[in-house]
Amino acid sequence: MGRQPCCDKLGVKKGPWTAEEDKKLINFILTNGHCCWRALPKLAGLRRCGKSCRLRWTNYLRPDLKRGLLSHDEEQLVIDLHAHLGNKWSKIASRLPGRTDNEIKNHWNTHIKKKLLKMGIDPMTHQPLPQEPSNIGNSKTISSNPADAISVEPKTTNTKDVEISGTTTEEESSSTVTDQNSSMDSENHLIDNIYNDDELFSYLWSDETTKAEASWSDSNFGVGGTLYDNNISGADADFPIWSPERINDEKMFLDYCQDFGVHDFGF
DNA sequence: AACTCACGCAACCGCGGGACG
DNA sequence: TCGTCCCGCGGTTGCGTGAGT
Repeated sequence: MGRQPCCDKLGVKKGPWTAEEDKKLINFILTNGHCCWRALPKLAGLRRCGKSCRLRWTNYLRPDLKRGLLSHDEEQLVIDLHAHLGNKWSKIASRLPGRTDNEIKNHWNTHIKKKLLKMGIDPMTHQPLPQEPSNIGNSKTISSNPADAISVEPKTTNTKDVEISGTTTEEESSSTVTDQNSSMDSENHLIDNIYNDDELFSYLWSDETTKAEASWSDSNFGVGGTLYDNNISGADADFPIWSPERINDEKMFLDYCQDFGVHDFGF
């Protein structure tokens, strides 16, 4: 018996996606939605497994993704959420609109983990490392470089015991989004960092503007009737639903894009 | 210029869980 | 209740790239 493989290995392409494949995937999802990932590659004319398509879409092609490095505020939020949730990257990602679990996971492993270790904080427990007792404190900001400074709330509860509801708690609000000015700065910083392979994306989305508009105003659109019906992984819980009603004119759509930090998609 | 090494990120893999018949 | 299918998650891998020598 055993589990059926997600796709027959023969004839299924692996490895990096080409611009052509991206375009096919975008094209298909914009016109049909993603009714069934397993069937999608065949229908879209892709020699990929459905899983690979889903990953590519959710981690890279989704138009609501923010691009570029995580801002200081976002990083801080990730640390706070990780202290509460542990390695529940998808849950953490759901609190950061436009960010994917994969992106956050990578950022954690490559940047934040190191920063915390450097600061004498155990990245897993969020407690001071035993060999550096001088670091013990309730809340601290330690860094030789002010720009890198991260305040850390020592974790007092077991991650397994804490279940956070869909709404942002008071504690989180106060510990993460400290002031509007810093948010604005980070937003500007974000815009600066956002995504520099503009050419590729404007190519990928070049034909999609008109198609997308047609699709969004088309009752025939997708299974759920919306581009993001209810099945976008990660950030879906906190996201408003994209629907033809909401995005039936260009201005609204652009506003919408901006709300999610999509500043350059060739639209 | 050529080589090595370290780093960061995209993509893959395997498993768990929910939905459904 | 059980088996199957599919989706999504978390851990891991491997490749591209830039820095250092």
